[in-house]
Amino acid sequence: MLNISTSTVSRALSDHKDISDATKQRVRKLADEFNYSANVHARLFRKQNSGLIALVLPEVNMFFTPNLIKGINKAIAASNYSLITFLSNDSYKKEKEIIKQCLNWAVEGVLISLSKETYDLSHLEPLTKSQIKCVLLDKVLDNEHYPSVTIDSNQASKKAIDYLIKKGHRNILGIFGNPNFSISQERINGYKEAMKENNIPVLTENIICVDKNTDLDYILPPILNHNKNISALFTMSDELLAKSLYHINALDLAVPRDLSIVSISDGDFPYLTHPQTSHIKDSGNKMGRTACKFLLQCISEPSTNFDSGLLVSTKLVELGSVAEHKIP
Amino acid sequence: MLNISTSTVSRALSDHKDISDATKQRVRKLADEFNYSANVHARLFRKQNSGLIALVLPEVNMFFTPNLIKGINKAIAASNYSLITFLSNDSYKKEKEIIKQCLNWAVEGVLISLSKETYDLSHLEPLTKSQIKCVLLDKVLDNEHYPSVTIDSNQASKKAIDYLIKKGHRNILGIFGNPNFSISQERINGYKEAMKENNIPVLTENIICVDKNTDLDYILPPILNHNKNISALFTMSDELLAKSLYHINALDLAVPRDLSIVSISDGDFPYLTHPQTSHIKDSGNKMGRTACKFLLQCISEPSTNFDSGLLVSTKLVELGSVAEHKIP
DNA sequence: AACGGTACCGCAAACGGTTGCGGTAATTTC
DNA sequence: GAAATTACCGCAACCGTTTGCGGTACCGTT
Repeated sequence: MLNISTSTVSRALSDHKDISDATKQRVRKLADEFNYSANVHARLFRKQNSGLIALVLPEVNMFFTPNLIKGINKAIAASNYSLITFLSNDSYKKEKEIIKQCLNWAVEGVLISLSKETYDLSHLEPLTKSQIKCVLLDKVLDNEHYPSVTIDSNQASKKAIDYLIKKGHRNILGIFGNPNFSISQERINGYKEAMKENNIPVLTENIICVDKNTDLDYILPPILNHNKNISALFTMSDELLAKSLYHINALDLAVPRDLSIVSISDGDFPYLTHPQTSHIKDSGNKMGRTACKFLLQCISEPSTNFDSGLLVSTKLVELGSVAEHKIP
Repeated sequence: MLNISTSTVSRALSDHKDISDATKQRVRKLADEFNYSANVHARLFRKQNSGLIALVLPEVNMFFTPNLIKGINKAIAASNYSLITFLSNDSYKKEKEIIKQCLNWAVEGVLISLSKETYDLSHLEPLTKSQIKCVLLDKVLDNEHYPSVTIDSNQASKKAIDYLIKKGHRNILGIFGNPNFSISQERINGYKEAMKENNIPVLTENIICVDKNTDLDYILPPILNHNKNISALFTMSDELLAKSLYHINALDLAVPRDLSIVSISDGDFPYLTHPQTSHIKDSGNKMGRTACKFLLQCISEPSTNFDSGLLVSTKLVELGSVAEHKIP
């Protein structure tokens, strides 16, 4: 219609310097008018890239995932990429298949939170081979090849326990997830370190680990009933906090009168409890944004230092679930 | 390597009948070995489709969205499509831009939950023009052109109120969201209808609507303090339930002794409260799956009846938040 | 022996952009 | 005024698959 070649149109739309401003104007006007935009697949096919970032999640839980997704989306929205999402349902097999799909889509980067069943990262090698950047986040594994973004679990735990100790608590029940996961291990270590640094003996019976949070249904009530020395509770996640609070209420214990409680939390749920729960805020939002930004940087500047992990810092939010404990 | 043409390889991998089983075997074996799979963009470019379904959400909340995403992913995983996700942040402008991106990606279908600012659907027309199927879900608008999948809000409300009435309650405080949204309106209507059918006068002061759930902070406590006739609460969503329970606890009222409560809920949160909250379960999971399946069907069989809306049914889950009310 | 049928496979065009290179006209340089 | 430079644009190859069509080899039939 404009009596110019397709090459000129292509160049005009991509603002190539060889094309005169006059021609660019005419092309753009007509393109707008006819609502024309280049066929994405033809372009990506030709240019051999996809404009896609893959997000691989093991699950979607109500406490953490929403904010994680928000954070990632914020970073994505500020870029030229789009987000393609996969769920592994905590299955290693599925995760492996998803990696294959990522290659198929020629995604340019992968954000992955590992499944429970994943104990090594060999299935990610095809990505490396194809020069696809990959960043681990949240559920990660120690490794040499992939950078990871997590919260500083050790520090977070320590902060929580330190805070309780400062409030006079010495007999603190710690509730953790499956100790096979590094995330639990680090939080347990943080607990222990804080106790030791304050010269408080670490009682093994005060550290309980559960695989599923429903395990608390039969573990927690007996402990709270019989061990009257416990003055404070520390839970390493929102899920555990919710379950614990349920049993505390069921036993007619009052927070913080009978029991103080501090949790590591993403920051939404603690405001829904009564009293609101003091917590160490670990922002899934921030983590998602950080990880995604980092990934995008790795893609645009391949020289980016790719071997160290990033730690998302946390901070104490004081609400109403902790009382001063007077040593009897 | 196999001394056969690319056409044969292509046909072998797609199980074309012209290819002998022997050849198919050899091709597949080698493909597996070399981890080969056809370049997606070349294929989609050639076949002129994208294999993509777009999901457009206004927000990611902790109560509903996770299950919605799960449900959608279940349907997607069972198909040959992949999911590309966009967040509108409840902005009409952003939503419009996203539609443009969908066209760019040549998605084959769109699942959209509308933003708060969206009052008409004209911005979806480009999709229709490009023959792209679009299904509204959850946050929808009455219209002629697009099918919608929602829960049967009216019914759900009715079930809840019916249940409370059956338990002897007559003075029921209903807590609803912004009445401008059809979802709130329908639930209010359900409330009213149930009352009327049971010959109970509808008191306008017993229907409260809030724009943001933090509005309850100053609205709810005075009501609960002064109107001692109220024996039961009905909340139309998990968010409102959470806020309400917070204030109930803050006022030292006991559920269900002092106050019974029923909510419309996605089914996770009610188990975290103490006592666990009886609710009308509206499954975001089911809704997502239903909507996605329906969309996929519309795509594969364009003859599918495209004008009626689908209603996802709900069911009563009796837990511990409702007590028999003896009429004084 | 000639023919029709079937089973299997290759040739080459097409999908819609992008881009290196080469060409032309206009402008500047000496 | 000739040469060199610049500004602008078109030609054609190429990206990796898919697919219509045509071809060959082998079989059974008459």
